[in-house]
Amino acid sequence: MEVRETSLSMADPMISQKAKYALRALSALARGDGKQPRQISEIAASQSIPKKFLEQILLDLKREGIVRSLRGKQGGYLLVRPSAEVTFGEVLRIIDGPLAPLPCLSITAYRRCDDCDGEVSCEIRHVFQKVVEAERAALFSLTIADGISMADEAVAGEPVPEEA
Amino acid sequence: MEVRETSLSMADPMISQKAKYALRALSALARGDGKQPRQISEIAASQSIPKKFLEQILLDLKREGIVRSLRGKQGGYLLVRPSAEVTFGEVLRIIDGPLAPLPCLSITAYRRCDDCDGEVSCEIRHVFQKVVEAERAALFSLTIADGISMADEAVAGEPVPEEA
DNA sequence: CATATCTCTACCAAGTTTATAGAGTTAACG
DNA sequence: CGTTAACTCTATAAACTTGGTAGAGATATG
Repeated sequence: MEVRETSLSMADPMISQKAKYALRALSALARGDGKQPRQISEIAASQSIPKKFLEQILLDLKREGIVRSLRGKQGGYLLVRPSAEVTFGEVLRIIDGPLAPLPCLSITAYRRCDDCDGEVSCEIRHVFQKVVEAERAALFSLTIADGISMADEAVAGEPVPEEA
Repeated sequence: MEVRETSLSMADPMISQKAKYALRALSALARGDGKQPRQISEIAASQSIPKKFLEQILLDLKREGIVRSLRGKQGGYLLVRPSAEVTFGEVLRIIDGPLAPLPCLSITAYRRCDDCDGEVSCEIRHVFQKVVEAERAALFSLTIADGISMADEAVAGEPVPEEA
């Protein structure tokens, strides 16, 4: 349909395209009135998300209780909880999997590092423990509603973007 | 050589195996006396890193001025700076690339998000800006020396690990 | 000149990501 | 009722990334 620049992919810590789509779709839902469902096609069009891909994403979010759906004509998706109660952390976990940078630091999918003899004596584990703590604190305190209000405030504070 | 359990790969935010190897190798170098070079083979053996892979990693670190090498017999690698001045952040950037979760938040490889109309109005950009700030603060304050001292303290504080 | 070491480039198998395809299910509406 | 607009589910595939291997070369020591 559209030609999309191929990724120039920038290694590991990037969130996936799928997660971006998920968060954008949730923002779109959050901007609705919360009563009337919004359709996959409508969201896909407004956010430039491939429709069939978005279908899968919304299904994932539904299975995890973030959104609910209504079928048939007049159907669509709705947030289950208010957007101020949906954190970026939980969405990322659903879409991209564990947040931890090492398997041995994951809360949801703990696993010993294959090559690491002792976790206590592992130099990098201790450091990444601190890193992931900082990360989690941010990810689980910031919500879809925060994203929206930060964006809206930024737009308000910057009127008439002039030519660069 | 050894059979390694195949990754059970846990999605995005994980640091790469290569970065783990790099950080472990640097820790190994840091534990040396800083005068006598340590050989690739020695480090590879002591840290269970595939030797040829470690060669590449050390070359990357050399190009970026983290380590230096001596060739020929008696050769090997040395840290350029004291381990207390080598941060996890800079090593990760060298090995895994940009730290930012979105291209439009990268300091070293800024790039507009293809699908994002306006950065100012992008809900997820504002949130991830906060997240990556927290992450960077941790990654650039913690050093190889910190990793070592944290590990050593943890080991000292936990004598005779009993059977679980 | 033999040998131990680092250096460089190319290659490749397996897995992941980002989709696309298409058949099925459900509810509203006339 | 039957048509249609929506969601649901499973399968498939191209492009890319990761983790690792191979092998020829360069250089210092003795």
